[in-house]
Amino acid sequence: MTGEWKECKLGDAVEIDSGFAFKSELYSDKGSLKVVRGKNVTVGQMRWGNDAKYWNHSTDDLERYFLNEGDVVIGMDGSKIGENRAQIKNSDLPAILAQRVARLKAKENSDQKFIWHLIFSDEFENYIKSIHTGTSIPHISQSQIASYDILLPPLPEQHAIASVLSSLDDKIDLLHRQNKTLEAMAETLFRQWFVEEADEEWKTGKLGDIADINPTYKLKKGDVSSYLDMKNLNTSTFNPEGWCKRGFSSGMKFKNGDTLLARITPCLENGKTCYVDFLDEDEIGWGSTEYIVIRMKNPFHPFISYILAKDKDFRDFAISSMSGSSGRQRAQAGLIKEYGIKLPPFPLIEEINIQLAGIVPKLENNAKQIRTLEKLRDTLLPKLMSGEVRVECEDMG
DNA sequence: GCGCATCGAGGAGTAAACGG
DNA sequence: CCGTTTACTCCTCGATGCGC
Repeated sequence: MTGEWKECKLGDAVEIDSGFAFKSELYSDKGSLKVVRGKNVTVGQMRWGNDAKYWNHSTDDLERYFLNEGDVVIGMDGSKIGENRAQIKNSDLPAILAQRVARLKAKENSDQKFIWHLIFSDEFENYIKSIHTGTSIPHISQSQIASYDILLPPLPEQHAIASVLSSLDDKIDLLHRQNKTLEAMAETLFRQWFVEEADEEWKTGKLGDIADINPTYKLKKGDVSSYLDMKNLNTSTFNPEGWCKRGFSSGMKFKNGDTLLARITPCLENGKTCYVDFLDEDEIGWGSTEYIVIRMKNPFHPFISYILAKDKDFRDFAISSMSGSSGRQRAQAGLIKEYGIKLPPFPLIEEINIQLAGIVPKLENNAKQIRTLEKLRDTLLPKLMSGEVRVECEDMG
């Protein structure tokens, strides 16, 4: 292990730019060139849902705002300032940088992946949160990002540190992708059982007959249990994060094996759903008042409600059930109970349950591993960055 | 002194929580 | 359950800074 760690500023190790001030009325909802706006930069990854905007006009003179794989981007305003930072992946491209988003590129003395892990640390987040200015809206400037104090190891050691952290990230990523595949398998099987191969002679039942919609669980005011609010849900939340212990005030209650479905218009359009598996056994968790809670009755496997909630036919039905005034449209639990579904005979239900029993535990296990690895990464990162833990590295010279 | 880049501030629109 | 309130940021304006 040779070479000194250099005390310097972030600006000594990276080039920092910010994006072009596009006119928003010229954005399109469809296209290929994505506009990287503050809204798209979330914690650790880019988000391209309903928020995606595209630039379909001339890009003459805008070349310098184009993004490349590995670029680190940081949201420069908003109340969640400091949290919103991400590394551009190949799937985010092509993309172009908008105003109020900073782009960081490693200089010759630094490693791009190392820079990313540095930016993703809690320490950087706290730094941004401690220095932002602005009264109504917090802002940071490029120079404030540049003046972040860092300890820069020699390049080979940066590579080594980045490779340790990136391998953890890669493993987490792999598990996420595995779970996506498993979910897709379950969805295919669901379509096959309940729709494509459904026998005409099967009875059509109502969802309300085979599942409890908003089952009654009891929590007293102040009872402390796991709380999951809606902002922690996205389109793929088998493994929701960001839940915490909190005293019950008001909201929907649920148990492991329940499916949550967001009732508010835009969330339904995003398909915000979640399969609850993060609670302790028999614990009653709670969350937004805007959830509809679905729990399959015996003999149906609990996971069926989650697949159903993501099924296009069901979503269309749920959206058509929405009503409400003053622009506050919500799906109605009472109507969702009426959703018609072909009921397979009992032996086939047992068969379905067996197949799901082969998939769901894998999903749960992967989710558990993801949580463990994330915890490990979060403990390791500050120790590696401060030099408290050193990594063996080959001399690059 | 000009033109472009950057910065600070705040209004407006909207997502989501609150709470009667 | 559902209207209201809160909070979030997006977007834009005008001021200021900077290089030539």
